[in-house]
Amino acid sequence: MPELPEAETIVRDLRPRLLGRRILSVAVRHPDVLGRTTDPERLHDAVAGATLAAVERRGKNVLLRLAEGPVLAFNLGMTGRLLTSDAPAAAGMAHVTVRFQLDNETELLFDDVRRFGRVDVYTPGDWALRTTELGVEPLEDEFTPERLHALTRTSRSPIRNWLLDQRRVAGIGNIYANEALFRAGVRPSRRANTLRREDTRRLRETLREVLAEAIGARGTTFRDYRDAQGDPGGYEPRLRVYDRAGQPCTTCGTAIKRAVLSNRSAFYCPQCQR
DNA sequence: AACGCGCCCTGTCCGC
DNA sequence: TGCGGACAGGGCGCGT
Repeated sequence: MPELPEAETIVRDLRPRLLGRRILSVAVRHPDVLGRTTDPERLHDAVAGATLAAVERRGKNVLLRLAEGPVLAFNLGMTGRLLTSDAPAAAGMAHVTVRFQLDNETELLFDDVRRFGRVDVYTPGDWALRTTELGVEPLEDEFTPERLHALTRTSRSPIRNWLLDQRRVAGIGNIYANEALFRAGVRPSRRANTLRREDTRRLRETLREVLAEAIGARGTTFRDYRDAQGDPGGYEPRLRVYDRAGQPCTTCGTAIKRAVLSNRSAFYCPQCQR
């Protein structure tokens, strides 16, 4: 997806457009994007007539809180897009899976070519439960150096894989995991429990730095990501390692390497990252 | 019980 | 030009 910075960008874009609006109805074109606990009828019953009271982010999830209680949670998977129909680009969305009719003649569109994305409806209680399954928010104060270090103690996974596990830290995906590891000087294959206190301290810093910079640039468009206006993000030119195999390291000039960890690409500078 | 793997799905790109 | 294979911001369920 859409990782944390992309979800955050979408949330900020959607908030002024959605707050206070009422959902009139929901049309589901591809039921396979609905979570296992819901179906088109249940979704419609839960949200039709409801007022949008808050637009928030949790990890990589975009949350729409309804005044009547239910929480709509969107996970965009790899190719999911969430935009309003008044965006000029909305007309070009060829894979709309779910559309929400609003009370101002516009629609909220959930478009997803690969349909790895999901939309779930939760009761407040169920959402409270679900959110405890997600890890710490990396940009919040609670993400302290001590916390990250303690979390890494018990895992022998390569740190790149470790960072992708949403139950530990929420919102990191493959792009920003690789970028933060580069800046911290840590190899993606390094076992989590071998990181020294100094390594986790730096990694916490670089994670926050990279995520904040990417939010500032409105996210990374590697291929498919679009914001709520349908526009690409601006962070791609600033990537230092991701998808740069064979190209020179921006720090030392050594060729960036690609490795495969758990069937997913990892990129690193063999000179700068130990 | 933590971890890795295969799979879900469509589109694009690259080499032959 | 056509075709097969590899690969893609994610996450779930399974077996070990």
